[in-house]
Amino acid sequence: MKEGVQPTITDVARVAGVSKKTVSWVINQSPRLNEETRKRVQQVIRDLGYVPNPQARALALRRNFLIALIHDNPNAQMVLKVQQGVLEILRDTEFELLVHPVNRGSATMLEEIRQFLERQRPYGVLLLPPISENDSLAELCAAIGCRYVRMGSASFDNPDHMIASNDREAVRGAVEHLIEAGHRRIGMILGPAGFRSAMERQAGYQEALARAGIAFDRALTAQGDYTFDSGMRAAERLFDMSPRPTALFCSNDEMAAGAVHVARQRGLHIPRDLSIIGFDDTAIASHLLPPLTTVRWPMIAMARAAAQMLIGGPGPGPADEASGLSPFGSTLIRRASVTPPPG
Amino acid sequence: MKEGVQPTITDVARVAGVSKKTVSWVINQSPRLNEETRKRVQQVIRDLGYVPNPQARALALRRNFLIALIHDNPNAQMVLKVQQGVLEILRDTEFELLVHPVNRGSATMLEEIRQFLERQRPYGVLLLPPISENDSLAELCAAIGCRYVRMGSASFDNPDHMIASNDREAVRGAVEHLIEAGHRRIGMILGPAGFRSAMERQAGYQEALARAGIAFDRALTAQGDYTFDSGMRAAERLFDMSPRPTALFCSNDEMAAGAVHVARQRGLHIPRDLSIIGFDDTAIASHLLPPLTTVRWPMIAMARAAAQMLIGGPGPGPADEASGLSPFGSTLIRRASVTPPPG
DNA sequence: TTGTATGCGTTATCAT
DNA sequence: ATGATAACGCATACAA
Repeated sequence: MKEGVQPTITDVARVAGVSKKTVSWVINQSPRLNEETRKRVQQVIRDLGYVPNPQARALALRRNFLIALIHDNPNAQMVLKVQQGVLEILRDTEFELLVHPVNRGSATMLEEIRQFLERQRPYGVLLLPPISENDSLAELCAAIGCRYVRMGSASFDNPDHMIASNDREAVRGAVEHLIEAGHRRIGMILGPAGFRSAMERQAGYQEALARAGIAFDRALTAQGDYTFDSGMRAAERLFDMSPRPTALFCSNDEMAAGAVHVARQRGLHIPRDLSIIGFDDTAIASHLLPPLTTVRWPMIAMARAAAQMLIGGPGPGPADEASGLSPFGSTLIRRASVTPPPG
Repeated sequence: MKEGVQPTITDVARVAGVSKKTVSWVINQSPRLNEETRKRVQQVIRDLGYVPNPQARALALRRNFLIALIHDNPNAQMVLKVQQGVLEILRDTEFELLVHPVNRGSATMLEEIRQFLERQRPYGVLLLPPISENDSLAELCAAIGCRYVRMGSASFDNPDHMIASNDREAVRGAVEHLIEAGHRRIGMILGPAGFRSAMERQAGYQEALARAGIAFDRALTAQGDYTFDSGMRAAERLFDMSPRPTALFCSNDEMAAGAVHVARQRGLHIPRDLSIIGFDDTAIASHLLPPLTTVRWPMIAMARAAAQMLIGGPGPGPADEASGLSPFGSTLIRRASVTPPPG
């Protein structure tokens, strides 16, 4: 036995008095094995402190035990929460997390991702919005034979490739909450054009209005790009209207915070003069004054489910309940930024 | 030539009419090679679209081309900015980023990290605070023969293993700014016990007081743990004092935001009744009302430098100027949360 | 059920 | 300077 060196499968086999293949089977949980042999081998593995070499496995299997997170610089909070959720699942497994950001907009993005996939051959990839909405990307993964799961704000792929929330329904609920409070003149700060999440959230807003028999007025909407500053600019346009909207639904908390900021600058009291609802329930929502009513979607749970799908055998895990969970439900978190309209 | 399959080094060698080792040399930029041969091989590599297989390289070299980020759930903003900086350097190289969070406090943490390092054999690891302050961890890396760089708020290792800011000096400057504005009764919300960053920042605070001949009063300090809520609790204790401090230095922006929150709840006007300075210059600082004066430290630049050290050849890069950059300098960002004391 | 030979794609060793 | 051959550690096909 060599000292100070990692024991290999050969060492285990020699000590246990079996062949390498037998050891390999024990490791990979092959069912057809003599129980006594398995126990002896496992004991030797423990004694030697043997741990399989991932590099060698990767070479032989032509597939790495890495889960790649491909994203395009969306919300920082989101990237981190997704990482957290994925890592919770990956902990105590043989998998590791590879983070690979890309540039949406770059003309060579798809080619770069192809190279990445072909070189690293990750076990699976998790696609985050908004880049997860790119069908060509999904097709690329499929063509290469790389397991993939797309996260999104609506379902736009087969259930075994999709972890989705239901933003439309969630926003509809939020705006209905505003309507129930008595608001009729409800503005909305939209998300960036081309984002599926932005479209879904707008659709939910319009659905709620339609159901209440309130005409949709384009002038009551202003577009932002999910940033604080864009929220400020959009709010300024909306606050300049007369009459002003009595309530505002913002497509995310960040923009809602921008709107709150502008409101304070203008001496508008929230919620007395203006009710506001956000989306995401990030830390900022509860830290605002007044605390922001917002839509919470299960980011971490969705990331966990995605990771589970990725590592859980071929296809959706064996009788995995998670497969039936799509889409994940969101909750309206009622805090202090909504009251009946003035007057 | 097989179709639809990645060409291997063997294909290149065969087509170019040389041996595999020659191709390998071309790839690894060995100096001793016939110029004509090199060109021909490179042409073949281009023609075939050959790209070296990282798994095979990892096996042969017994070292992966992965940079591992080991952290212990500190500030979310920080983790993300560090990732951003590292990835900027790794982009267009053969390296990839592995994210590996750990649990400080877990008794088996060191053993788990050892296993991770021995299994994955990353090319290098980047240790983030506060876990980077753990000397046993650094020794472990050294013992295993794994390249490592520690990020920290002060220099506590050799320059070729350390990327440091100078929190003490930065905080001293910030508190001196308060003193110059006329404040004498300056409170501080401390960071969590045992954190080097917390110690350094407190030391900077005390240095500034000492230089100005102001006696350090323990009662003017309250401890937090870098979270918003802890900032609120600490601020409440401090605001209950009488006389109240006229200024407050907070060990990070998050806690400063908590303090601002409490001040607003109590009807204290900032900066008229109370001046506040934070630390980090995260997004929250500029979004507060009034915008928060705070200390900005070059998180991303430090991460970039760390990554450069990690991948830049053995030891500090060849005549790499970055090695002389330690510690990195911070800047006081003057916004609207500081004025002379009332009265 | 278990052992043997071979492949995976690269780098390293030793020749020439 | 270059070529043949042996690791590297594991998995797979096939034989026993």
